[in-house]
Amino acid sequence: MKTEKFWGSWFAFKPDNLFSSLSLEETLVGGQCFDWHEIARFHWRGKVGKAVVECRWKNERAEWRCDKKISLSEDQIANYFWLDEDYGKALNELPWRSDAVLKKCLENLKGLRILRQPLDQTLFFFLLSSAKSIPQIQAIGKTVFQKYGERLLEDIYAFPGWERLSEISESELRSLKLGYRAKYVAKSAQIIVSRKGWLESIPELSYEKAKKELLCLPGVGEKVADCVLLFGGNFLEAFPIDTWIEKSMEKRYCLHGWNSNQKIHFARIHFGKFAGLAQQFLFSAERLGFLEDL
DNA sequence: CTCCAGGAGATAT
DNA sequence: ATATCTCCTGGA
Repeated sequence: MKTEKFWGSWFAFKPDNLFSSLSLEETLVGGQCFDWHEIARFHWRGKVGKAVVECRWKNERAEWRCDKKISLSEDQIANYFWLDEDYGKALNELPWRSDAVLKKCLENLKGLRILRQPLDQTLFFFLLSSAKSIPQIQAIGKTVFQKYGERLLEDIYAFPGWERLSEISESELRSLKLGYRAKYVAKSAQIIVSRKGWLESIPELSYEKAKKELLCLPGVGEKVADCVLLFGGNFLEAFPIDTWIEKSMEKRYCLHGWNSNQKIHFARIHFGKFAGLAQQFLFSAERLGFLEDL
């Protein structure tokens, strides 16, 4: 097989890494991440760092294989997919025992995870996300990566980096269909490049400080800041509230009439320090219709 | 053709 | 503080 030239052999983690076919799919293409795509049923291709990686569901478990050219350890895969025992601990701390809504989410999406994505790329994707659907964000991202990023394998390109993005004019970005988001990317790029080490230092800050810093960027409001912190900064307490979650919370937790600060407060108190993980379960369960008959 | 998205920013109350 | 309007683009 020609592909053997590129790919190492498939491997899995033992004993059981808790995924299900559905939760694996939701984790990869459910909207927290935009650089994985399906190449066959239950078989996806994406990136972990600068390495091209494939993931599939086979024989009732998740399996991975990596591009041979780049040395990527199994530990790095495990870290990206949050396969360590901390995941089980986080699940255990969620209030599913006293929350029928959350319990239903966990039953139907056993293994759903928050991926540990790079902060710079995550910020870029979520600057594009305003009033855009998942396929649209993927498409714009792919165009930008192909045009300015390093080619890794076949049609897979790396995130160009903010240094490179800062050299692109707003009008050129508009020609790539970013619309009014072109200004967000162009202006944020200038700020990021002008402050050496600033973006990289964000994961070291407290959640509150990190969020305050991100909110300085044009195009970053409450929702985008929380997405970047949760998906790109490993801040599991971040609780992004988009229109879906907002409606879901009103409906499932009877919060009609509560303002957004009150809803954030409720989430923090009720879901605790892993609120972001709860948010992801709620979001996916709602998207897939698991909560309709409650 | 009109409407509105997994928002943010500006402006008006 | 809260409400409304606009901003690109594309799909319903």
